[in-house]
Amino acid sequence: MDEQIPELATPYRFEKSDSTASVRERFGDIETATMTDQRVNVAGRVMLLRVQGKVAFAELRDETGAVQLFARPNDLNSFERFCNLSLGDWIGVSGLVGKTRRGELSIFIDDLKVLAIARRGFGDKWHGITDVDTRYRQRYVDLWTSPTSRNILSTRFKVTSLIRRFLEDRGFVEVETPILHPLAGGALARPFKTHHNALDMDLFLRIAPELYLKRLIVGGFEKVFEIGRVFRNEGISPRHNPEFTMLELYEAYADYQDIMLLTETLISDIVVAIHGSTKISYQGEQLDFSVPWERSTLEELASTSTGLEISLDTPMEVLKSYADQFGISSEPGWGPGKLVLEIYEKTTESKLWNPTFVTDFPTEVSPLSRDHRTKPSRVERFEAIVAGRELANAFSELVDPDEQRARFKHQVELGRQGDDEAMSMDEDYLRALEYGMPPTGGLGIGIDRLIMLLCDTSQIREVIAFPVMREEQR
RNA sequence: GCGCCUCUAGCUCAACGGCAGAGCAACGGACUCUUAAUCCGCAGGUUCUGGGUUCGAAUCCCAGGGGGCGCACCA
Repeated sequence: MDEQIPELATPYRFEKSDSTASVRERFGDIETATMTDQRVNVAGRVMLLRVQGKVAFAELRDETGAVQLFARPNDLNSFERFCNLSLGDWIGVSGLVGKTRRGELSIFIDDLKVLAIARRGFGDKWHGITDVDTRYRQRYVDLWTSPTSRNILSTRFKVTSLIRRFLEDRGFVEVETPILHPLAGGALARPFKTHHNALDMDLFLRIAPELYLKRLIVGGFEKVFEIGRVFRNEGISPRHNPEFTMLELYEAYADYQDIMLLTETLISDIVVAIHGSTKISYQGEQLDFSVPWERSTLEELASTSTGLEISLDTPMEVLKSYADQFGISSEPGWGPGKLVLEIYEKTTESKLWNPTFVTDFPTEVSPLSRDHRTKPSRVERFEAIVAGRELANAFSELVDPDEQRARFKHQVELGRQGDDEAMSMDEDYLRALEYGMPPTGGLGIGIDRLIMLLCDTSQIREVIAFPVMREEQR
């Protein structure tokens, strides 16, 4: 079936019996300088080749690892071809497993099929490619030449799978909501704009799935989540890619305290699944994800950190003078809530190392969160801060359409004053709330940031297979 | 968007005002148990681009482009 008659033709399929890892697992223990009678078929890329006259060695690498191939002209008719392989060629081989005199587990091959040739070289076999630009543009090479790149991405893909399993085990349903939005709502950010020709209508790439997920709650789905790409038209930096992945989930009948429990359990479970412990090292320091995480209000944390009394009840003039003191240039529309938030972000957030729930944000800066049940001017909202950065944002959802309308109005006013990240009035969302939304807790987690923590990298582009790059100059 | 750094062979890097080089890869050859195999040979360049200074520029200066880092914005 898969005979190779024409010289340049390569087969359409190859029947693998083993991965390199399963060869290692099955035969790793055999004695040095012995042969088994066990035949294996493996496939992958030739990453090293050592031809030594009448005997040749190659390192065959696949998704799971690598194994040595051993070839001799007596055993292998196409020995000549084997010796002429290029680094990077894809081959499928068959042979008996044994160990060489030096104790290296090897496949003593008697059949070779060239599955694909590498017309381009793989770079320095020791250094691989280190040019960062080339690495990201040509990930397909980078994944073969830098093991950490492969590990990071494979961790990433594993984590999203773990999240799905965790949430599905708890009765959450994975849903999909629109990416093309007539209004870019659900977060404070500048959107990408696009256009639908047939409808002659401007659309925005979503900056958050939030408002549609909550419409699903109104529609009767009680526990929903979406892991999806969101798009924000902002600068690119080591921590920002214009498209990134968010997990958002909404649970009817839950409040932000319930969501806090869910969040710390979810994250610490993932940390344990990946690292085998709740304690991991990040950028040279230890992070401890063991539950329960610290819980403190934003005002308490800001006050402790600055040694000043920072609260919504602090007189405006005093807050403004503190802001000045910390180099924050306050703007006309800012009330006490915005000032307190800015002071907290400037002075406190980056100092919070171990996972901390920062709670009870000012209503003024939380247009979609429900008023705190006992504290006026505050909402039932928390952010989870890890290693000085926001990992999660969550709240008891605002379900009152009148209050939501008032919050949107305030946003529209901010927009009029020049805040180009302010939200718009979303009449359809308000209509949904008017039909009645049950008490609901919601959560958003930046998946890329989570992977950065798990993989001990400070570069968001390391955790994205194909980060946004400027157009390549040719 | 602003500041600083950087760009040399396919890859990793030298040369830092005086003839552009090495290792790996490629190509030709030797080699029957290697481990980044080794050895011999051969080839490889608009030194990111364009100006300028200089007897002479990869090197110094200016402008542009790519990339990195920091700041700002944000998740």
